[in-house]
Parts: sequence; structure tokens; C-alpha cells
Amino acid sequence: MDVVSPELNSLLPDEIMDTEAITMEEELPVEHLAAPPQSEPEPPQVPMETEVPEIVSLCPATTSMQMSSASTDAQCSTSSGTQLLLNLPKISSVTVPANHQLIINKVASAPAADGKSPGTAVLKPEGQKLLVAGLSKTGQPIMLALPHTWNKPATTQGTGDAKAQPTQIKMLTTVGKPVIAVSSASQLMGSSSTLQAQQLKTLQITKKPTVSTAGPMITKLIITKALNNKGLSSPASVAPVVTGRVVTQSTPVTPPRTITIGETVSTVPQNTSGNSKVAISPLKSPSKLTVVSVASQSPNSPQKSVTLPLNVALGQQILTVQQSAATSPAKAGTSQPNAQTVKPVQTVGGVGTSQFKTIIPLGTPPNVQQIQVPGSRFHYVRLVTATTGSTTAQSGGSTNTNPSIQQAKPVMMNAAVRMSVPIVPAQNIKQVVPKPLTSAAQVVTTSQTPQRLIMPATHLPQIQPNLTSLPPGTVLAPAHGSGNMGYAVLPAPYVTQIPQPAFVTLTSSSTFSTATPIQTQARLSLNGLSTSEATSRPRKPCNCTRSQCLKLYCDCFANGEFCNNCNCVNCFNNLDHESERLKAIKACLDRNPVAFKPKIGKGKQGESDRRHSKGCNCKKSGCLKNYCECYEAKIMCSSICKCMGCKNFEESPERKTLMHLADAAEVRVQQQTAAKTKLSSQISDLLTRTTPAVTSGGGKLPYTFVTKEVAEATCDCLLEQAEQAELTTQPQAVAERLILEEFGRCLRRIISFAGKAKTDCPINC
DNA sequence: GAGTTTGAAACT
DNA sequence: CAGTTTCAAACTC
Repeated sequence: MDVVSPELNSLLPDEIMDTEAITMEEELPVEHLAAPPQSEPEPPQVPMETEVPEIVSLCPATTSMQMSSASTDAQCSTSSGTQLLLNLPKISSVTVPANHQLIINKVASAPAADGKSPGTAVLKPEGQKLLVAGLSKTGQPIMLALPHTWNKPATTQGTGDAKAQPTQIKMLTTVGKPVIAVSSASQLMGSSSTLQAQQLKTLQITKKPTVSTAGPMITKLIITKALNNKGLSSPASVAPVVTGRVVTQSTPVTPPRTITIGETVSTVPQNTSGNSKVAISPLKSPSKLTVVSVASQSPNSPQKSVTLPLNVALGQQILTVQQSAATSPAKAGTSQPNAQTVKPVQTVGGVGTSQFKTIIPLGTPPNVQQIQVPGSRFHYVRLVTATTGSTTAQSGGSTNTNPSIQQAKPVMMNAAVRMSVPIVPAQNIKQVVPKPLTSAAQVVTTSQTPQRLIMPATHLPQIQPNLTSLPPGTVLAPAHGSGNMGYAVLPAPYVTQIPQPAFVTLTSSSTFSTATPIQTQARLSLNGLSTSEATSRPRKPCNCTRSQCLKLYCDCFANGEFCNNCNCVNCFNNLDHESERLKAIKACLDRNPVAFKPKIGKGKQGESDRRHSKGCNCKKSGCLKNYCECYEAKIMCSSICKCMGCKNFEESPERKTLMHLADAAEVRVQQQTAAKTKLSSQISDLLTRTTPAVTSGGGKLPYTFVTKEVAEATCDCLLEQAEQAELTTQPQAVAERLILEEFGRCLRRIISFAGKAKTDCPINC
């Protein structure tokens, strides 16, 4: 098996993988786990090769800094032809003029139809905003900002990309040194209001000097991306140029630089150094991602030109860590005309005690195999054992012809990168708290129990066929607790559910470093879910007692989520029981390959075509109770159901009655709420007005508050109560009683406000 | 809140 | 694949 051996693991620097799921499409088909058509485009790959002399480069460290740009290009180029470039704007180049302005140019045209443009960086168009701020070796802060107009939705492919999407901001900052600039993000975006819905992500990377490096090696990089499509009405137009802001920094050595990001096409020298890339599972939130690439340049580098890697792809999260040989003179001025695209593949390099997720460079993965699961929209990467030789590279052909795995490309041991990626619950903006890194092995830090899912490498072959059935966003994560490289399968919900802000630690080392490997540590604060998702789903806590929450009986497990705030007993559905959980998942998939697929399919016509994929089997409930999965999902039973005495069909009078009652109840609640709100509002409004003329004993009598407005509001309440009684066909006596009760409540409310008024504003009253 | 009912999942 | 058991949610009192 082509899994990284324990020995290799031990050699590898810490890696992390951001397993955050990203939605590639606004509306994934309900059957999204099913094998997609062969023609379905693969997730875009992101090239990561911009180069900033003192800051970042996206190509993985190569074996030698002297490597020619051509060779580097080859490496940096995405390994396979499976790259899929959507019609996304590209950044063709990044230039840094003498004035220290960094210009990132965006390719004017969409990629070729074949989607294979291995040398081009891709920017996701959907309303993404990107801020890249960093500090060069000399401490110069650099920031890039893409105005919200930059990424207005381009021509979509019918997937609804133009829909409003949650915005997220990810920042990459250097550990230990403050990076300013983030606060100005909203200003840079040009629309502070839109930031309210944005989520913030921060990635910190600290790069330590290698032994061979003479100059200061600490590199700080901040990459901030704000994603927000909301409010974007003009999909096509893009701001031609975005001006950046210089981030002030405590380091006085050099003045801040202003980086300008433009869309104009231009060629730019690219860094030839190798880089490590991490692609993150492309699910859930199309607008999430940020790739961070950190490159250190030799202080002696003659050139100042910088290539700034911007790796932003649709629905893709990419983490790129680039490390170039510190002494390499070749780095400066080297150019890489072709941007690389990176497959949204995730892989994990397991480390002995890996508490973190490992990310393997994808675009130019020296030691990674890309795994393609037939029919899966997700891409996986397999770590391969690094040897002096190289394995036969199978042409990375594309798409789904190869059902399972692509063979590994020649493995380069240097420039291995490990990153521990902190995962943050998608619900809220999380601030990353820098944490000192003491060792290569970084632990995903969470306030709560770290949660991970590990799939032992040995199980992979068995599980692979079922990968397509995993919940959306499933990613491979590093095995835990052993020296063996392994895979962890993390259904997206698991990833996104991790309750705590986590850190991403990036550690890259070069085998060429004579002594201490260069370590780049970065921390990522990731928001896993889109706003819509974050706001949508408060799952009911489960109450499992016997299943250990590892059976499909458990709704949490069945939905690919960790148990969180549940009432379950002896729960194994958490990261503390990864192996058990993994086995359970495998068992479920063995029994039913589509066990984790949504049961409710969605037809092309919308909800009207929704139906249960398997049909119910009810016998006694008439399919009109929540026991029935169809009814519970608010859909009709269909011909595939095997229910008996079904009443859950369109013309069913019972069903209509139920629906009517349910609707009436809902309306009633709404009306009552509205009426009460109105009444309270009227009373409150009255209190703010002039003191009533009639007073008694120094205070207002309650009836003095019964103004016309209050009376009207009260009548509204009574009328609505009457309507409800009528709707529910209550007897007249009952209706009268209900109305009188409502009237009593109104009066009490008035009296209450009156009393409060006398108490609260004795002066005015 | 305890007990019952129900149907999906799991098992044989 | 069918029958049975297990399980947890839905439901009732």
C-alpha cells in the first residue's frame, strides 16, 4: 500500500490539514454523494505560485533552490490532468514594481474548456475578497486586498453560484508578532456592512530560519479573504484594480508596502522553489478558503521581486506552504509563467502522535498520490512512501476514468509540510489565539475534547469503494496515535462540528537543510460552515443509550455529526473514539453503501419532486405521524414506499386536515405574536408621550393608558383569537371563553405597563 | 417523566 | 431476502 511509512512520518514535518468542507455548488444535488457523471467538472485546482520575495511563495520546496524555473514549474504544476478549472478569474501574475506595490493580475478570460491550465492561478470569482498581509523577512508588512467588487460572480454554470454566500475572512499571521491590518479589512472591502455576515479566519505562520539561512527568516504572512456575495448584483463586473493597504508594523526597518491587486493580465516571474500545497475538501461553502503560502527568501537574494501566491479557488481551501532554500540565489527573479492548479484533494500525513491533521501538497505532491473515487466529488490524496526512487506516475488523467487511485508521482522528501489545522465551528467568527509552538508535532487545540476521525491506512483499500457514500465534505485526515500513516475519514459535518477554534500549524522542513529543518508554523482559524449552514441546523440532541452513537439509530451519527450536547450514554461518536467510530462507519457502509446519503432525494423540479430514496415501511401510523420518514420530511409517500394504509398522499383528506391544522396553528402563533408585539409597542409608545391628563394620587390610573391605539391593538388580539377559535372549529362557548381570556391578558398587560410607568417615571407622571 | 408505540436499523 | 430483534424517537398519559 502506498501509504507513508512510519519512518517517513517521523521525518516529515508537522502537517495539518484543513478539512473544512466547502460546497462546490450552491445547490448540491441531494444525491451529491452519488457518483457524479463522468463529465462533471472536478473541483478547480488552485495554482499556488505567486512569489513574494520576502514573504511567500507557493511552490513547494524543491530539492534544490537552484532548480530551474522550468523544473519548478513542472513540479508546481498540478500533477494531474484532472485539474478542473471552472470559469474563474485567474491571477496570472503578481508583480512587484519598484515602488513596492504588489500587483496581482487576474487572467481576463476563463480557462479553456478542458479546464486544464496547469500554470494558472485561479481565483474564485464568487464575491471573494482577499486580503493578504504579511511581513517580509525584514518585517515589512504586506497586505493585499481584493475589493468586494473583484469577485463578483462570473458566469455561473447553472449551479447558482451567484447566490448570496457567506463570507469568511481568513487571516494568516505570524506567530508571536502582531499583525495589524486585519481590522481594516472591512474598510478595504469597501463595504463594512457586508462584513457583518462575514466570518473570519486567521492563519498564522511563523517561519523559523534554517541553519543555512543567514538573514532573518521570520516571515509573517497574513492572508485574509473575505467572502461575501451578498449584495452583489453585478456578477460580471470586476473592479479592475484594488488597492491594498499597508499594514503598519512594529518593525521599523522598512516602510510598509502597498500592494495593488489588479485584474489585468500580465506575466510575472514566479518563484521556482518548491512548495507544498494543501487543498481542502471542496464542500459546503464555496467561498471559503484561503491558501497560505509562505516562502522565505534568502536575505541575500539580489532581487526584490516578489511573487505572492494567491491560492483561492472556488469551493476550495488550499493551504500552501512554500519553503525555498534560504540560500538559493535562484529564487529571486525566477518566474513561473504557468500557475499551477491544485486539486482539492486532501490528504493527511499521519504522525506518530498526530493530534493534528496533515496536509499534503497536492498540486505538486512529491509524496502524495491523488486518489480519485469514482463518482465522488471529493478528491483524496494518498501519501506514498518516499523513496529515493520514484514511483511510476500515472498520468493524472482526469476525471473519473480511473476509479480509484492515481499513482504517486515521484516522491521528493524535501519540503515536506505538516500542518495542524484548527477547526472552528462554523457558527461564529472565531478568533485565533496564537499559541506557542514547541515542537514539530502540533496538536489541534480545542477548548473541548479534540475530535477527529481516523481511518487506519490499512483499512483504506476496503473503505475506498465506499468513499462516495460518505457525507459531504468527507476528507481524509491523519491517523491518530500511531506512527503509521493513516487516513482519517471525516465527513464534513464532523469536521465542521468541531466545537472549538482550532489552530493550524504548518511546519515545513527541507531535507536539504543541514541541521535544523526550517519550520514554518502556521495556525489557521477556520470557520467550517457557511453562514447559512451555521444558522440552519441546531440538531436535536440524541438520547442513545445502547448504540454508543455508532449506529444509524443515532441521528447524530447518521447525519455525519459528532454528538454535541447530547444526552447519550457511553457515546463513542466523538474524536476520543476515532477508531471505533471509523469501524462503525465502515460497518455501516458495508451494510449499505449509501448509508450516509440523504434519504430525501431532490428532484430537478424542486421540492415537489422530493421523495424518500427508499420509501417508508409504515404499517400503523398511516404515514401521518413522524414515525414515518416521509411524513417527517414533509413529503408524500411514493410508489416506492411499502407502507400499509398510507394516508400520506396528495388527495388524502386526513393529510389535508393535518396540514390545515398545522398551518392554522402556525398562523395563530404568528398572529398572536404580532398582536402582542403591537400591543406592547403601543403601550410603550404611549408611555413615552405626554403625561395623560388624568392622574390620581400623583400617578396615572391604568385606564388612562387605554388610548385609541391601545384599544385598537387589544381589539386586534381579540379578533385574532376569535379567528383562531373559528379556524379550529371551536364551539361558541369555547370561543367566547378564549376571547375573554385574551381580553383578560390584554388588560393585565395594560395594567402592568401602567404600574411600571408610575414606578419608572414618577417625574413625568 | 414514565411508559407505550412505532418503524428503521441491525441481526439471524 | 425474509423474519426477528434491537433501538431510539415519537407519542400518550
